Amino acid sequence: MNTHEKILTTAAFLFQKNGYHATGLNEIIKESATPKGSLYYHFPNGKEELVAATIKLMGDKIQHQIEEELAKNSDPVQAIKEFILDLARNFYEKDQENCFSISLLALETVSISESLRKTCIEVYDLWTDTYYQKLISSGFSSEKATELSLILQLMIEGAITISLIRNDTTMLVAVAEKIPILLQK
Amino acid sequence: MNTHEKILTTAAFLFQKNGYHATGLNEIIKESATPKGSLYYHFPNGKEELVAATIKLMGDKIQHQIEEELAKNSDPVQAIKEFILDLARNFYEKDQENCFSISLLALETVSISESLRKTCIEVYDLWTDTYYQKLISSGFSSEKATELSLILQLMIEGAITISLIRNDTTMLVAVAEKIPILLQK
DNA sequence: TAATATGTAGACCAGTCATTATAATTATTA
DNA sequence: TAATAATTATAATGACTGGTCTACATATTA
Repeated sequence: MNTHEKILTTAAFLFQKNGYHATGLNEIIKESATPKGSLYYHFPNGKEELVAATIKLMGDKIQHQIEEELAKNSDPVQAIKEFILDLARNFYEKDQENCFSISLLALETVSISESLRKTCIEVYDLWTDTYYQKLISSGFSSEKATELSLILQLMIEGAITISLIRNDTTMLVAVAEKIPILLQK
Repeated sequence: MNTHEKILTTAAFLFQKNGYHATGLNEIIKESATPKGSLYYHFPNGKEELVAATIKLMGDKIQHQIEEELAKNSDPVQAIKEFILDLARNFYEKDQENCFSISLLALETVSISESLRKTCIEVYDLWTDTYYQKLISSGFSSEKATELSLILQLMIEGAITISLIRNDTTMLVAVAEKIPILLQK
């Protein structure tokens, strides 16, 4: 892993876990064992450029993971339910591979800059579209799929948020159980 | 309004809007026009004591507002739906009276201190219980009411979060429309 | 090899942070 | 009114922040 990647993955982990303001550049360079000069060489516009890059990185990575999980089951109800139960199962392994929420970052960006906020919205749109495609490919109408994919996005992000705050996966499981009634045609 | 209250309400507004780390004590004393000495006189343990007090304050205030709104309609489906639509209607008036979410603060507290996290959980429990009481008083079983009040809490907080990030109330309205199907017996 | 781009290394800067210390003021009570 | 408590008002503190700067090392190319 080169310096650029090391900085990016470390930053992604810390930003996602502790948020933008609670994560210092010094913490990032210490954790990634890279000098400050390198950080500003690879991200000349500093913290904001770095966090924008990590949001995009996480957005893409998570989208692929969602896609992968949903592909395991042709039935969308079962696929999405299993995906959420999987989130619950892996919840307590808090490593780089197990972050499926950018809520903290996204909420912070609202009062940081419009461009960062926009970056977060694009990530949410990307994830929502992944659910949308699954629903479409299972015969849902475009209208229904649009509405339901947004609700799915909301419930999953909400369940992760509450699980993080409570440090307890009950709500993830509860949402998983609600998927059938939510997706009834 | 005395100094104590002035500090508290200003802090509540700023913490809720910008989060814990993005809100400086200097900003609070400037905005509330109170000297720093007073802040540390009324809140000797500084920022953390202050934010704990604001979380409790907001928790209670919002609980009463929820109760009030829900009381306007005997039918729980209609009551909750109208409550959410009301949130959407008042969404763009971002003053002290119009904050119904502590998601940003709550997510931040996870990596600040256990005691702050606990304070947030108590607030969530308080709100959830308000929905629970409404459902119980409308004939829902205790089991059903427990499950549904948690889901309601999740969906409302989630919808506010997404509305804040998108600066757009579409998801609040969408969730309001989903209430009937969600609360079907 | 010489010259040039690419990247690394860390000291340094001005500003801000939460907090503390201390003085001055106001209110309360004897 | 005198004495004491309660509160306000700032200045100062050390730690830390994001960002800049320049020297140095390592590649790449001529």
